Amino acid sequence: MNAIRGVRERARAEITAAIKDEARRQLAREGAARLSLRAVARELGMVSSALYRYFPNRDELLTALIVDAYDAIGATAERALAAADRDRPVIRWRAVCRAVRQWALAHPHEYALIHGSPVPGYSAPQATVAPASRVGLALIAVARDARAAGLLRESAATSVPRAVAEDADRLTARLDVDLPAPVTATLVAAWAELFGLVGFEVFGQFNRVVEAREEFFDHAVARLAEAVGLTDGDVGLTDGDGEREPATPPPGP
Amino acid sequence: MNAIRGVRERARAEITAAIKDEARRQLAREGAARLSLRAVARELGMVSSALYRYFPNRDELLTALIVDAYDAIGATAERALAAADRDRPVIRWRAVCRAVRQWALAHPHEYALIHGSPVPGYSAPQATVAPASRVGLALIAVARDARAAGLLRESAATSVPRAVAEDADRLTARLDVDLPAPVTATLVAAWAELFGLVGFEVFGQFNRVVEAREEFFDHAVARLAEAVGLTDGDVGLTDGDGEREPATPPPGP
DNA sequence: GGCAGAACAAGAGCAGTGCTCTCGTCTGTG
DNA sequence: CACAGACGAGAGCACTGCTCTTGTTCTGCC
Repeated sequence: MNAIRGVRERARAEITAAIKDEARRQLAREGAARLSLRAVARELGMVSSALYRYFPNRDELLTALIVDAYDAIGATAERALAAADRDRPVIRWRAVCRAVRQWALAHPHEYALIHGSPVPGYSAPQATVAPASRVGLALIAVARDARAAGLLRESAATSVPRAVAEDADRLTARLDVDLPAPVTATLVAAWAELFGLVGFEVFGQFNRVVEAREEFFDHAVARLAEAVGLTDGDVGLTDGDGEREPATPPPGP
Repeated sequence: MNAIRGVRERARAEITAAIKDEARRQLAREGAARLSLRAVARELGMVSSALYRYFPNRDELLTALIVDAYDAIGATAERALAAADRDRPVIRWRAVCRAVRQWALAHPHEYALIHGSPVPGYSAPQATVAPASRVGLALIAVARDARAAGLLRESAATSVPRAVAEDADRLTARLDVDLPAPVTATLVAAWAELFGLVGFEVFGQFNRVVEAREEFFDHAVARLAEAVGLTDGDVGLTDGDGEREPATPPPGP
């Protein structure tokens, strides 16, 4: 409980972080399947068995990386949410979606870890569910704020099957937001669809099909915003570029 | 070239098939990461090295399974396409999407193989691209036939960025179909989004969020059809159930 | 302040993996 | 009939995740 007590704990925290860092580096280089405890230990100058003092097994290390990845992509989305103009929901929506895409393209292996096939026989432990929902919550926040500002057109998806509406209402109740069930349902669908778009691009399914990736993504995402019912005050101009940002500067030759 | 020549070849084909079958069985049981050449060989009563006469390495075996999986899901989609009423594009669209979802739910590990994280360091070989596009082609066929029958409303996505339109036109030219660029672009997006929906359900991302999976999926898919511009002659009734099919009978207690 | 006990690193070892190489055997074909 | 190629078996290599044992270092409590 005293100050000295922190010595070992701090050493432990530092070593744990070092292990995760090195693991993340190997993950980025080789992918999850090739991540080797022994290689991590070797690179850190320790013996493989010592590593088990910090992580009970390989899956646990992977879980830690998964949580970190969820948090990273979630934080990116939240940052984009906070930075974008609150009064222009469509642009805000696009900003969040773009952030997700950018992060995924920059960290394909970590993205694969969280939105690819689940690893071996392992089911995502409880610790991952909260970080996993951050992107979804950011998207919901866009709709919530839009509605509060009267910028949510609710005409779009008028009716929705009863069972779907119940799920939607249960979700909004749990999150304590006030959204009509059709909007919520469309939002959840758009959430999944967003990751469909991103996943196809990251995993190369768009090769030889879509070349103008950025424009295509923006266009698709604008369509999703429209389906959800987001409006930027004036109607119609959902596809133009409000805040042009360099997005991906072309790499120098 | 004579009949006798087939003896060895047939034995080879049979053994190859047996290997793939057993591998598929292990895949379904344990997932791709746990698929072991030695275990396959063991189960088949041969020694591991003998297996290398049929597949040069593990990745090659996986590739074979990937191609098979693409073909299986593609064939399912095509079967649904052929079975559904040609004059009701929305229902046809839904039939194809449902087929994809059903197959994915029935073969989660194989689905993960083709639409999850790409395995180790390996990039999908050329042999996979044709089978991989079969579902997409089925979706395009729905739109193509709908347009031919005058059941494609082209008003929806009117304008599309130039670069996106160029990609779209290049694609339609390559496939030799006649579709307006905005429709093609929306179609490609819907293709990716469909797999976003399916993937989220298969990989458990909808846990504790969406309970009425089937209804939710149908609803989302109807929205996609609408975005593409498909119509069933009469307008509006895109969400009702035309051909009710038992889909997934509830499991007994 | 000293000491029991926990935390830790190191090493050996086990069972498993993908893959290679060698060595007999069988077989279809010139 | 003879021979080249296909084939199966086995040993072996380098690697993996993980466990257990041994010796050392640190830490909180009496």
